[in-house]
Amino acid sequence: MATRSDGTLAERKRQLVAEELRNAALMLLATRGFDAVTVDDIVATAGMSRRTFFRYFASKEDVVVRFLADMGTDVVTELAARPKNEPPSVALRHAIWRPLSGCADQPDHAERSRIVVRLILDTPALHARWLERQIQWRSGLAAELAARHDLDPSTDPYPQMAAGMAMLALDAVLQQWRPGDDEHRLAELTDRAFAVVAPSLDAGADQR
Amino acid sequence: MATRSDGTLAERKRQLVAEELRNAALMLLATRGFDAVTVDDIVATAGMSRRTFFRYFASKEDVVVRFLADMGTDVVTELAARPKNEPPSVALRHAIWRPLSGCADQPDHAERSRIVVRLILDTPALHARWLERQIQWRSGLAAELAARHDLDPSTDPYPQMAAGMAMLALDAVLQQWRPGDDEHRLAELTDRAFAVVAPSLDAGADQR
DNA sequence: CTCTCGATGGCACCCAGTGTCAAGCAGTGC
DNA sequence: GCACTGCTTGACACTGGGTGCCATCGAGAG
Repeated sequence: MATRSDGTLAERKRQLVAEELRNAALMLLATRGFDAVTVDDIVATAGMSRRTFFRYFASKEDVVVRFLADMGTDVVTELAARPKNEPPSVALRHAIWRPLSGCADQPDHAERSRIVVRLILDTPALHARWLERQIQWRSGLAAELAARHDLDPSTDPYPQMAAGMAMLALDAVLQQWRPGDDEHRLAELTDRAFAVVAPSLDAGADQR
Repeated sequence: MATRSDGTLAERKRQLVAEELRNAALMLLATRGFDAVTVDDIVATAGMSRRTFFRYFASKEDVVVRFLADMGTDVVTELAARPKNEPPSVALRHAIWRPLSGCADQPDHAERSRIVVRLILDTPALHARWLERQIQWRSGLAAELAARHDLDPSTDPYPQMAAGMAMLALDAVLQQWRPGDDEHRLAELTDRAFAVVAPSLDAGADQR
């Protein structure tokens, strides 16, 4: 198996190349905007060929959106790990918090994340991709919720909608994320967002 | 002004061309799938030039998503027209119902709409566009809600999230739309979806 | 030393989308 | 009938994203 994350030398070299590409891309995109940067620009500053770029990233959008993918699985596994008797609003709050805490752990890492989030939210093409990802997370969360509360997701709208409400909360937090906000501030925003959807989250799970 | 919907002869001719293009596109897309159809295919069956296609539609996706645009404004104006003392869950339910009733008025029109909805929901690229549209509607609804309840949308997450919950309900309805469902059935699905989010919708508006 | 395997670069190609220009074809005034 | 105007159309060239294919290079394995 040469597919382990800390595996062979070749594997580490691959990751190094990917990171180089990603850094060049994010730097250019954040300063010039999405449409004003071509893939040729990116590979030029990274010192590689156009073809290589597309071996590492499926599309220009993919560079930006990629690191969101793993966050999604984190969210779902976190929900699965929460105690079964926890009300949905609390369990989902913890699940959604997972990627947020990951963003905000180190101050410089946080600022970089915030810039990427801004880029995504302000660029229609990226925003669309982000929403697509969200849909996948939502399905994962919905399946987990349905299992938790023993509901049939094909007839009961609750699981999908509850998962969607959690995503709305996440969106609200990201939207309100201001420069310099520390982890405590993010937690506060998260609490406020979940306070809005909690009534439906918890009422919907009980009366079924 | 030559921009009225039933205006000049030239205007009607334009609409005729657009409809021809749209019909050809929808027929091909629905049968072969989105990626398997090129713009050249579409213009070939419609008997026009490639360039003409892009004069009527901004992109291949646009053909499918276009007719959703007007629905958005309908939703917002409907919400604005609802009595001010109506609870948010009721007002929003009526707003969201607007495009749904439009889809389901004539049986054949309904079936055509349903197929397009399926196409959108099953094609990632189209789904992303659809979500982008939704974001715009959501902003419109949020602004209207903020005005209704005298809230500050820049600090209070309620308006955006309430609008988002209405969209979740719409999504849930479309997702569950089965072949042959009549208007009554759609109304039932809508009621069930709104029953899930109503607690948060109405609680959030009061306690502020 | 050679053989293999993975990574790379270069090239041709497809397709979406845009700018530009030369028609075609109303309607309008002379 | 004729010229002028405005709108629509088609043709062509061009940019840019994305893919398939093949030649090459370097790192081990035998």
